[in-house]
Amino acid sequence: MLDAGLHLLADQNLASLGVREVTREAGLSPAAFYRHFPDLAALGVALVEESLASLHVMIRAVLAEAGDAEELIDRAVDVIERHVREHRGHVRFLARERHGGVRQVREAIDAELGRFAAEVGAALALQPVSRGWSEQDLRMLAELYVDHMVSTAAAFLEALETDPARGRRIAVTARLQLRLISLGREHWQAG
Amino acid sequence: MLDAGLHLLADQNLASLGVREVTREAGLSPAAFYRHFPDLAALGVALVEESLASLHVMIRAVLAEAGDAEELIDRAVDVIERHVREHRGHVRFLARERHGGVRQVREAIDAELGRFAAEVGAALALQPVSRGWSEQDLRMLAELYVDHMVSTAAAFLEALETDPARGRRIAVTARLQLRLISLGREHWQAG
DNA sequence: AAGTTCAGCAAACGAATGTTTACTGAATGG
DNA sequence: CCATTCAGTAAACATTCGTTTGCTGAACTT
Repeated sequence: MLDAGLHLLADQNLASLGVREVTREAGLSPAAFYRHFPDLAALGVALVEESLASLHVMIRAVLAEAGDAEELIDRAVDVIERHVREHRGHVRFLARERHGGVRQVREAIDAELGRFAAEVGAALALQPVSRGWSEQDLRMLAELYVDHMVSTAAAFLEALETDPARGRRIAVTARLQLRLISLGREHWQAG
Repeated sequence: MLDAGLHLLADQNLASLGVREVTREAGLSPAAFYRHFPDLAALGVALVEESLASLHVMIRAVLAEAGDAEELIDRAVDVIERHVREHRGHVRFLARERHGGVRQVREAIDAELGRFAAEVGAALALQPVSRGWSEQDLRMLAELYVDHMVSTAAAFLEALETDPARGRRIAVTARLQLRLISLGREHWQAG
């Protein structure tokens, strides 16, 4: 039933989804829905958890890698691109509902994204480049990275669904932007 | 009628909006809707134009200012914050429908955002810091700025609607991030 | 083996929906 | 001053919707 919902949300958003629509797609009777969820919002929250779980393993994969800055950037962008391709539905759902019409879902996404930022910040603190950085500075950098990742993923998705050839340009742009941010890090409080 | 739609879209998204709902809010009969728009998607596109017009004057205001990097950053963040406060509905609409369920609207927003990036890029080219930058580098920087502006605006909005006191922290974070990007610019191809 | 939970069904309810049709004044322009 | 456009109306159409109710069979527990 989650799969049915996700499939329908490819061309719709959660607020416009219907109970009957979901059950029809899942091949069940309308009443069957209420055996599993009280609301459609509840189904949305369940989808958030599913989607963010896959995203979480992706982030950990990026953070776990080692190498110089240039290598890290290349791998990060590759991982994002691959993740979008392999979990297209999840990514689309997150992008669509992050600012969507259902408060519960919005808050669930934002809370989890905040936790991701905290995790990224902790990882950044371990890198030698971050010596002497305040807690606040680390946090703002982590948020910048997370926001950039989200933007990039959304751009990959849009490219995938309209003109797949444009994915290349997005990857190039994302790498350049990360390089620029990397440069800013190196000269922070030193320029 | 546009106002009625925008008002309803505060707690909903375009795909779940109904013709009758809009006309009811506007105090008109259902049939009156079709005198002005063929679709709800058409109403959405009209709202996109309205929303982006106000955003456009904001961007031009930021670009027209002069001063050192620090002053520019402070004013840019202030202008964004004020714009969100004064055009809350428009900003919410753009954030919500940028990845929403109506293709026409999505494409209209992305196209216009692309034009903004081009404009920002042209303005960046005039700054002394950008001497020797390639066209591609300017474009990626402009897109980074636009994306950052969008993220910041969305964050301001969410703060405004939940915990207004958090707006402060968002402003501080945004300024720090812009300073870091600024540092990256100064050392581009020179580090 | 008996009882209980579980996941499903069909049917029914009123309510709301999108859209079309024919009609009505008011403004506008030649 | 007459014709035409314009923005609006009420009424009606078949559809679709969310949700509740009572029922059924399978699976699990003890």
